Amino acid sequence: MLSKKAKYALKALVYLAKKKENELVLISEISVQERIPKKFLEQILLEMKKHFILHSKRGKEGGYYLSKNPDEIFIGNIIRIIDGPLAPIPCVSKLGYQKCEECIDEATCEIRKLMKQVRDSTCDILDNTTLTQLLNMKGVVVL
Amino acid sequence: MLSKKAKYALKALVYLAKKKENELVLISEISVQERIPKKFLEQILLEMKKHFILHSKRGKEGGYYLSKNPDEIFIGNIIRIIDGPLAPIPCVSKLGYQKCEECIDEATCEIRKLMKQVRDSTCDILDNTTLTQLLNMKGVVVL
DNA sequence: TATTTTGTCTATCGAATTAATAGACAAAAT
DNA sequence: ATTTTGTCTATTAATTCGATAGACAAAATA
Repeated sequence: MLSKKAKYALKALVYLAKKKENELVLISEISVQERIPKKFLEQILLEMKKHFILHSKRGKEGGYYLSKNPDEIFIGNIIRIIDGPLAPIPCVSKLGYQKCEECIDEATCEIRKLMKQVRDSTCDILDNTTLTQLLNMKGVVVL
Repeated sequence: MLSKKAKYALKALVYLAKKKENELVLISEISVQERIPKKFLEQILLEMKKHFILHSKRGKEGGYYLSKNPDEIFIGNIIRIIDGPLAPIPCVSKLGYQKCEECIDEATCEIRKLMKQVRDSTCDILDNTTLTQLLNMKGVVVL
C-alpha cells in the first residue's frame, strides 16, 4: 500500500517536473494546487531534499526545484525514500531484508517464493519508470 | 505490504493442503508447527471458514480442513479476505475502489495509471496462483 | 449424564504507524 | 529592519496491527 505521504511526494515531483527547469516553486503553491496539507508537504519536500532529489532556496524569492533531470529520477527510489521497501514482505526485500521470526526454513518457504515474484514484478515497473515517463503516462491507456 | 495475519493464513492453508483430504487438523497443531500465536490463529481460521475456504468440526475429534480442492483456492482471494484490496492505492482497486479525496482529475492522474500497472501485475500473479501451485513452488527457482 | 475436548464469538489491550498540526528558528531579499 | 520564505523538532489524534482473554457451545466418550 502506497502511503498518502508517498502519493503526495509523487504529486509534488510531477508538479515540479512540469515547470521550467530550475524554476523556483513555493511550497504553498504546490500545497494549494495539489491539495496537499502545507505543513505535511514541508516535511515531504525536506526529505526529498535530504535525498538529493530536490534543491531549495530560502528566504524571499525562494522555493523548490528538481535537483536533476526528471529522466534521472526513478519512481521506485522515491517510494522507497518515503515508505521503505517495495517488497510485500521483508524477507524478499533486497535493501530492507529482514528474516521472518517464525519462519522455519526460508529456503523452502513457498510463500516467500511467491512474494518474491510479486516483489520483482513491482520493482520491474517502479524501478524502470522515471519521472519523465510518469509525466507522459497520459498517453498510456489503462482500462 | 502483506500483514502477518495474511501470512499466517497462507501458512495455515499450506499446512492443511499438505494433509490428507478432509483430515481434521487441530488449531493447536497448526499453531505449534507453524509458530503462529494460537488465539490469533483461531480468528484467522474462523474468518477463512466464514468465507467458505475451510470447514470445521467442533468438539472432541474436531478440527479444520479445506472446504475445496487446493487447486480451486486462489491466493489473491485469501489475501483480499484478510488484508483487503491488492491495489497499492484505492483508486485503482476493482472491488475496493475509492476515489482519492484530493485528486483533481482521476482520468488524467499519472500516478493512478502507474499504480494501475502495479496492481495489474500483482493481481496477475496472485489471482492466477492456486494453493496447489503454491505447494509446488519448491521447484521454482527464485534468486 | 457428566466430563473433556475442541471450535466460536466478542471484547479488549498495547504498541506502532500514519497523517497531520504547531511553533520556534534561520536565511535571503528588499 | 521587515517580510518572506524554507528548516527543524516536537507533539497529537486517529487508526491499524498483532495479540490476548475469557465466556460459551457443540461433540465425543466414559
